[in-house]
Amino acid sequence: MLNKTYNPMLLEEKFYKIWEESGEFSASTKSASKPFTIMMPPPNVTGSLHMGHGLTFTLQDILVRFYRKQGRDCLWQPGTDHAGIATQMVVERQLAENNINRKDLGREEFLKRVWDWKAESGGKIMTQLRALGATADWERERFTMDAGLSKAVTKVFVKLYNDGLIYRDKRLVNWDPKLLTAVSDLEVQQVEVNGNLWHFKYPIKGTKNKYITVATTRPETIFGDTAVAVNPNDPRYKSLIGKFVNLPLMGREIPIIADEYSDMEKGSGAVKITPAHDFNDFDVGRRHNLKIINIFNEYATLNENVPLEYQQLDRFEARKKVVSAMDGIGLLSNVEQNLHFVPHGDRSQVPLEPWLTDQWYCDAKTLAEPAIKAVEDGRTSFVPKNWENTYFNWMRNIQPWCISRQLWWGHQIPAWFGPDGKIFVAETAKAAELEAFVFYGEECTLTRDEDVLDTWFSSALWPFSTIGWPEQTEELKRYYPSDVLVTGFDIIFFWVARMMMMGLHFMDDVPFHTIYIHALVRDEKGQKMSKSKGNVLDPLDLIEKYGTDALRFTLTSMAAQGRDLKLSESRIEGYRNFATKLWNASRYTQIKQCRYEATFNPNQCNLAVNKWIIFEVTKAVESVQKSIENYRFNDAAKFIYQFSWATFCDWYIEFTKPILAGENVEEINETKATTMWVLKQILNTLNPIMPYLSEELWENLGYEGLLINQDWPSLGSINLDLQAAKETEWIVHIITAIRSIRAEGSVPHKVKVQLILKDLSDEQRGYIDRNRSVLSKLTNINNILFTSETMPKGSIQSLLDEISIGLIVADEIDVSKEKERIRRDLKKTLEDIEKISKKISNEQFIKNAPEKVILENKQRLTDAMYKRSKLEDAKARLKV
RNA sequence: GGGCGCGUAGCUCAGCGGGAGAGCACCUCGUUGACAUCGAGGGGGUCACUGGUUCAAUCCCAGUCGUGCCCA
Repeated sequence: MLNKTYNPMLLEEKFYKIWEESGEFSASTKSASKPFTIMMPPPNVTGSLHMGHGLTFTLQDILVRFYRKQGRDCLWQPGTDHAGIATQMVVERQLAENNINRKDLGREEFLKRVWDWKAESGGKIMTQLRALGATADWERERFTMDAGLSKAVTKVFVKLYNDGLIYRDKRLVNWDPKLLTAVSDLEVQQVEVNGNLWHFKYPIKGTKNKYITVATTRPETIFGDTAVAVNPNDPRYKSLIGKFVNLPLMGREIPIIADEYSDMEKGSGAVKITPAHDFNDFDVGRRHNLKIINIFNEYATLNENVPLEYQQLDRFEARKKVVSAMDGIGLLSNVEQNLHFVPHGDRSQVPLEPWLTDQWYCDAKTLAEPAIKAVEDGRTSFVPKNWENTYFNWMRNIQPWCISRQLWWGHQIPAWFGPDGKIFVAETAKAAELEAFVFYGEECTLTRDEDVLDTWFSSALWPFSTIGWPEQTEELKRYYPSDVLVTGFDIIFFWVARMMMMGLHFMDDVPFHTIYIHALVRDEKGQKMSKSKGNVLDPLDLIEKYGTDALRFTLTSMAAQGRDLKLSESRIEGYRNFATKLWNASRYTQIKQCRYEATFNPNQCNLAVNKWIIFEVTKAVESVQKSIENYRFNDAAKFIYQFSWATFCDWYIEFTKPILAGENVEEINETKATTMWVLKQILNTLNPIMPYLSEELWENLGYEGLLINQDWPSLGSINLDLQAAKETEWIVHIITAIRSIRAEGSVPHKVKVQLILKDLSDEQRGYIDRNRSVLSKLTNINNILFTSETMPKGSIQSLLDEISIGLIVADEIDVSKEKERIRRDLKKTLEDIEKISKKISNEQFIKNAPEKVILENKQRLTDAMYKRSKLEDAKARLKV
């Protein structure tokens, strides 16, 4: 017997291990079934479970649990990502606590520390995922820096280099002066800051007291200026083009050039050009063959190219000093407040510097072409579809991808430099040496490039590197391409797009057929959860409080397509109550000594109520199935919730209590068996969303085997009895109507009253006759009368379709209350009549609307008119 | 500035060309056994606004206002 109360903690501990040992999580290349593959987006090794993970992994788990039940050979490929910058930062921070710099340790020792740390806590999130109930194929867990995956990375790099799709280039990059590495465009966040626009006067060479005024947000870069640009169409400056200015503080002569880049409307209309420290200026510099003078070192402090007194100053210190110096010599003409965007590193949160360095680039434009085409052709499609626009927009404007990072943690680039700087790219040092030998004609020492690759470079290979590539494994043949990728929109560019590019280039096929993009989890006010805001809900806390199943169900029910998800605890509480409800309903069947009979045949039921619930559960299971197949997770949750609670618990169980309390053994047995059979379908259908609760109930109610292993309910062979369903539905309606009259007429439930029904058809008489006991029990009436005459005085009444329902109460009825009720009802009915008749009398409507709609409306009008006449009768009688 | 969303009951959200829905909250009533983590009943919405298309618009189109995200 189940405990009196549902306690999620008790059962969640017990099942995970049992499931895992059952082998159900494992895909098998030997399986005869059609595979179903999901690549798990690998969480960072630094990570711990947050709500976003909770959502994405719940949805993925629902899919694999569902498709396993459909008989598919499911591979849910798990693993973690080494997360270069993030992980290196964690370990560096730990070292910093002991005042150790990674450079003190040296690369090898530092990497050893990172690996130690990874071994110690890197798998934390994988443990937490198990707490969430995730049934990935853990035996196949991969890490982006595993030997196999690293081999794949090397191979891909070499191949792309040989194809001319990876190259080395000296360009401005986004330099992170805190982390001391280049980052890609995607890792840059534009942050709006309230700064200043300083107006400086640059003296024009060969004149006395003649100046040109430039406006800048970055005074400290003055030392790197190599020109002043004006717009060629600007009448103010036309005469100055070709002249020179004496650069203040530096004393250098720099030209005044004409370039469209200079905006006449902005600032003074003249702009200083610093090609080494601004992307736009760099382009201007190229057009005009300007000198490129770098004034920063890697920490963004000023280097030896600036006057001595400024050297080694931090950029912001230097800014102050430059401004005050310019002011001191009377060259600061004006300062205005200026709201503008400053690029920041998404990890370090410090302003980035455009900095001229040698880096490795990937020709993303070429790789993007087939990836764009694949989505255009529908070989891969996004759900919801509108994300395709985002994808196309980015892919069609894609820039070269800077793939090298000045970090230690990651895949070291397989490139070696000869003594003269010549590059040899090869899979191994030996191969590189051999190439060098061939090239130079003699042995020489090569130096390996110290840099590592962008983390996303290895993640881009995830769909095939995890299943064996470059080896031609059985797994690779069987599980590539995968069926669906489930992820958030925030990594469409970082990850999804790059997997598409790499998958098509190396596997000659898309990595997945469907990309399901889900929403972001926000707090209940709609704000993004973040530690600094303190509005983070920790999934593990919630699990402890409400149980995993409640959390999973909540996330599922809120995962509507295309909208962010505002999570509030009250919702979770509500779904915990749902779990409790099912717990208690199951307990009820035990108390009533219902037992599941494997031989039960739903087609052999006789009672209408049993046929009805079989009909209803069949519809519900089908709806859940369709919803999951179409990634309508919230609908799936809604259908199983409504059926279980409203239809099964509130109606079916209450409806059948009188039968179980009766004496007809055949009816009792049929009802008990039906109850257990329906409950079985509920548990099985609910299983993918609430795995623990459903498994526990399954076990306790004596169903065979483990629920996780059960096939999805197959209800296709059931003969649905629509007539029986209709009968029960009608009784449900009449019970509701009677209860409503009772409540509105303030007739206490305890008081037994007589029911009088007017104008019933023969069919409806039959319904009543067959359901007398349940009707009496659920409405507490002691007699049922039928009439076709006027309703007796002293009855309070209502309407259900074309029949009148009255309760004969002994006490005086509250006439004014009754009048008010009828008046309200009548008003609404008259409004309906007006609306519908207007519609029906419209010739255009009759001409254009579909037959079905016309008939529907005609019926509605007839019903409404009938209702009106009844209400008017009732009103007239009350006046007497 | 460009792109993508969103504005439906007090709150959180479904629905999306032909009768406005759910959960939570609220009000009334109800505890001798499945469940008060509950049951029964109920109130509450010019579906942001303005035009247009249509026989018919919460739904399609255009504009306005409000609001969020992404890109520059």
